[in-house]
Amino acid sequence: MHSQINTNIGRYVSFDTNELAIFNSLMEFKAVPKKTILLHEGEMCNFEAFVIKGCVRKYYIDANGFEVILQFAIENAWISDISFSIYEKNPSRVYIETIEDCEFFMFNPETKEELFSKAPKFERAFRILMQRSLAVTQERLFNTISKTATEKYIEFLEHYPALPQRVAQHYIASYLGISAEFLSKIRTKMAKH
Amino acid sequence: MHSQINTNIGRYVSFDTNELAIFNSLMEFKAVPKKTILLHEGEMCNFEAFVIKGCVRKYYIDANGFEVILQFAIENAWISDISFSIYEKNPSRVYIETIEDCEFFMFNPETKEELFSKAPKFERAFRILMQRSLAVTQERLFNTISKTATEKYIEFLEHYPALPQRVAQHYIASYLGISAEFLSKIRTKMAKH
DNA sequence: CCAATACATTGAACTAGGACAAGAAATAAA
DNA sequence: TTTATTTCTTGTCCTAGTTCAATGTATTGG
Repeated sequence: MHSQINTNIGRYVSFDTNELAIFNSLMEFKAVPKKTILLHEGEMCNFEAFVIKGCVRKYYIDANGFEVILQFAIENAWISDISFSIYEKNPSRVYIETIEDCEFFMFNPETKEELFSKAPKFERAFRILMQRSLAVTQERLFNTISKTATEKYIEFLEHYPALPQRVAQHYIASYLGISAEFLSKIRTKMAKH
Repeated sequence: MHSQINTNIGRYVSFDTNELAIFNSLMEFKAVPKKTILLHEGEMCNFEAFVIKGCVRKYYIDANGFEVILQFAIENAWISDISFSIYEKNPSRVYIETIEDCEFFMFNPETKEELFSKAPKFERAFRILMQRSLAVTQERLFNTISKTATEKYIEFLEHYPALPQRVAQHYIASYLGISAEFLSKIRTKMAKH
């Protein structure tokens, strides 16, 4: 049951069975149906969720009412708005919503603190997770600025080969920062190579 | 001498005098003249630098040879390419270069490890720094995708009011992801409000 | 099973911003 | 100071991507 998440958390820092037992005892399992909004704009994000199964999106709504998807999270990824909410004590500006029926392991601020106090090595593991998120976001920023829409889409396909079969195309367009119509045109052009 | 950085590191986690003494003893002070490249693409980034004085930029070079500035760091900010280099053990894809004569306090991977082993609470402080960087980068990604060039420039002025006096205008354009010429046109338009 | 809704495609007209070029200002260097 | 180099501005033309609208195609749900 815990093997997926234990592999994930142990990827950059190794833990003994005792530490993993503490970790596993503090997480909460949660099954959530699709199209459930886990975090609304204006709320505090009080969870950090590991996706066991399913697909989630995190998005803003911009000044013109358009959704801009910041992140997709599928199996074995973490999703939260920790960067804004938990430590800054600001209400979040993003939504987090399930796209498919999902299963999660979740931490809340209290269980996470308890984890750190009982097994401080996890502090390091979460720091490294944070670094990885930063690296991914920075890469994404670079692509957004310096690649054409077609290049972005090709890069997306390489990075998330399974997603086009799982999520609506206009979500992908929103993630890439282009209009749904233009993505459609890119795809037809690519099809007749 | 250490008050700037001690205020910075103690902003989200408080440290006692002993812990700060360890911290201060492990950093290396470094003065660097302007236009010095601290990190070249393809190298490993082996430092984390706190800017005491001066201004630094971090940038990629894209497929067409254009520089894209990812970050400016001025007084009291941290700069590194930690996200890619240190833990991922990959060579960096970015350059880090001083724009003005600079003074830094620097950690390298060894002194940072020594810090964490002598005073583990710093692990948490660095995790929170990382979260803040992630928050800033995410905000920047959102702006890049969903604001017009003019809006981005106004937002930039609010966020970094002192920078236009300190760095070349085409650097700001590069940071905003627009051409230098277009930024110039935006500015003339704004001048005749 | 049909109706309703959400999703995808295509085309035509439009626009924000880019590329290029050439000159003006400012900084630096000598 | 004079010259050289870098930076900034302005204009013209051009294109990647948007917007809007119409049509078609899947999904969903009652």
